Amino acid sequence: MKPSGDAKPAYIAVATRRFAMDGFYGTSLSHLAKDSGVSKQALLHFFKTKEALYEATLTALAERMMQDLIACRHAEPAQWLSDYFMILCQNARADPTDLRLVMHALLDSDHNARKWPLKPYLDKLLVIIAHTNGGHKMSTAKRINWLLQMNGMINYHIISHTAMLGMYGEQVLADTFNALRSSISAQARLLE
Amino acid sequence: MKPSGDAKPAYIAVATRRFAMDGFYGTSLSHLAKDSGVSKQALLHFFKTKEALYEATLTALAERMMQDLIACRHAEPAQWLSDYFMILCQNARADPTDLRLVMHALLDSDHNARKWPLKPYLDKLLVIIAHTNGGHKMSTAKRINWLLQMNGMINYHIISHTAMLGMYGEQVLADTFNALRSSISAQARLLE
DNA sequence: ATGCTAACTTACCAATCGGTAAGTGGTCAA
DNA sequence: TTGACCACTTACCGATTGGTAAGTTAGCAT
Repeated sequence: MKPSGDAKPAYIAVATRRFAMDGFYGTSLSHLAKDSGVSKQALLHFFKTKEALYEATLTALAERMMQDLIACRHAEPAQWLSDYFMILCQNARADPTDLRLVMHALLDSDHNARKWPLKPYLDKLLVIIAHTNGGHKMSTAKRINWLLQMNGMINYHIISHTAMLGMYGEQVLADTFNALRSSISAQARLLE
Repeated sequence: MKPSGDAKPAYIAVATRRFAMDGFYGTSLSHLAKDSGVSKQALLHFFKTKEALYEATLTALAERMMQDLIACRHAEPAQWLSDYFMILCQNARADPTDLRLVMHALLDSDHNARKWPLKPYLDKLLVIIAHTNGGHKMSTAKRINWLLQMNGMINYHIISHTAMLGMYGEQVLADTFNALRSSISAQARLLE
């Protein structure tokens, strides 16, 4: 057809949703092709293997997260982080796709020696943490711990949402989400 | 051969490790059979389907976690929780299998309407929280939030360990683990 | 008009998937 | 001794997997 503009981003978008839902092994090229409305070989034309497609989605994920972080830049680094994680939390609740993909990738990373595309994003976060009043006197390990704690509570909250919903009902879960926002604020306040 | 004692627990133990590593879709019956040293149909003799075997591993997981919780019972509920999560954290670092399985199960729970076997365990934890000085004046939502926060930071820490190790090296990661233990203590202190 | 290339498609492949059917051999109660 | 039963095994199944090979079609520079 056209030798023109890439259809790649569209394929990656479809793959992102599928990989986020079902993980790498739970997703097949045929499913991705059907979702994209093309034949399986169309995908293999752009991405040589399923693995390559997966890596492309992770790279795109990393870029997206970095952009989101930059987007809410703030002169005060502690405020920047507070704003960012609050927004991340809101977005993830509306659409948990990205955080699910992160979790799947983390679980995969054991038997997969692939380089981790999220490193620049994490490094950027660590630099911002280091520029806060509370963070500049922390050791690197403590900064990482702060980050893992913040990410951990948000991601775990989002990922377990479906299960918790089934167990404790809609009303309680809505309140729990509000409590999470308070906790995010509290965690951010540690850096002031 | 013998109509004697069950080989089931051994099969479940093997399945636990595999499912924890590779998830439901990443694990095949043939792999499980090879790991167990029997034919694939030996497994299907005890568990009618792969799904049934998976559910059996999740049930066993739930029982194990409940037992671990009961095992470190303490008169003071806040101390009980503090001890429990500290031990959980230590164990998970030595062998992340169980927490990985929990994460996989959580990620699966979206398109899987199966009943959640960990509910009794979570309920038990919530009751203990409710008996602490700090917890008894909390709403249910806040207790759940406390729990998700505690579980979240531990699980996320453990699951991301491999990736973080690759990014930031062994030395920093050891210190980060110490920082995690401090954070667990701090989180537990909120209930005193 | 022609040839090159990008973006596909149809056809096909061996390997593996979860699962069924039909034994096989040992143990034990009668 | 027999026959029921349990814990398997070998043999096999159709469906699906990731991937290859060989076209086909459309646009574009020459």
